Amino acid sequence: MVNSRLSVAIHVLSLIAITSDKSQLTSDFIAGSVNTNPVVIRRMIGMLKKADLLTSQPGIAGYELLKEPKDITLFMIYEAIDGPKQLFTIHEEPNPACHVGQKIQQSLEASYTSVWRAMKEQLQAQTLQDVLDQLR
Amino acid sequence: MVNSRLSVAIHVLSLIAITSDKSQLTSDFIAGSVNTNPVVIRRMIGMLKKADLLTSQPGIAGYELLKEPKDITLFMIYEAIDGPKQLFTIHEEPNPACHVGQKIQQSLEASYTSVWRAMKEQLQAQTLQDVLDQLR
DNA sequence: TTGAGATGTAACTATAATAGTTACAACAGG
DNA sequence: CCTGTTGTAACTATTATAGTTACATCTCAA
Repeated sequence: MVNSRLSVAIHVLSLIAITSDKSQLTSDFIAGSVNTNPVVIRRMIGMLKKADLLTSQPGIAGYELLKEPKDITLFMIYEAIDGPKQLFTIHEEPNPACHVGQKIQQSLEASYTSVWRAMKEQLQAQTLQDVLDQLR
Repeated sequence: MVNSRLSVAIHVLSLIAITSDKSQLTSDFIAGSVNTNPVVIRRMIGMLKKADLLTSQPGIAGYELLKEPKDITLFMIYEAIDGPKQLFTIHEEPNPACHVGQKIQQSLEASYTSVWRAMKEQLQAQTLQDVLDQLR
């Protein structure tokens, strides 16, 4: 099983998108909705800020999206939260004296590339707006 | 990053597939090619046996595939080694009193399903034979 | 029939990733 | 100045993975 950062990030962005009274959006309030610690939220928001997905100011409650929900793909969020850049790890240093060990890494690389591409395409095909539509 | 069990499993199965002298295939020999501990190999082979991908006998060196490489998809191997059944974890117990918290889980479920399906299709589209062809 | 070499498996350890938590500096605004 | 907030560093707890040790059990040949 993989981490839940993507899920939390989508949750946070959804909350910001549908909340009109931005001053209501403290890290404490968001943490209450996600059911986690406010610092976990602030840490994650730091990553989303670095990716230019939202903005905030020290000392002032409230966050604002920097893009329209329809222009934020799930893959953009995935990259923002520093999701793994491959789905499967390839074991290190197989024996080069062995016919299989010698070439297995590049063979696996080729096989995994198409899987990664398919996964990426699906994440790019969905936007935050799609998630918001599903919330109704 | 995710575990390397799939890579190791494919390595092991490839080795068994291309080795004609089966008595050469001890867990020690395989571990030497993969560059890991023999017990790691035996543990993994136990999983592959449970999935009816190969056979072996206590005390006797050697493993044999139970299916043709062209009939073993990478997804079959993925399932054999007990790969995660979803790509992304959904955080537990979001606040039901919150409009987003209340529905986010099923919304994420829907979004993630298509990603999982795409990944699965790619793993099903490739077989051990494809990997063997790439090794040449 | 015994000893060497193999598999099967349980149990323990080491390491790394993730999430949760504590603490505190810095800032805003009444 | 005081309260409430963001931003961040540092520590802890938990979990997954891989590596390791140990040993029961089996096969086969000397």
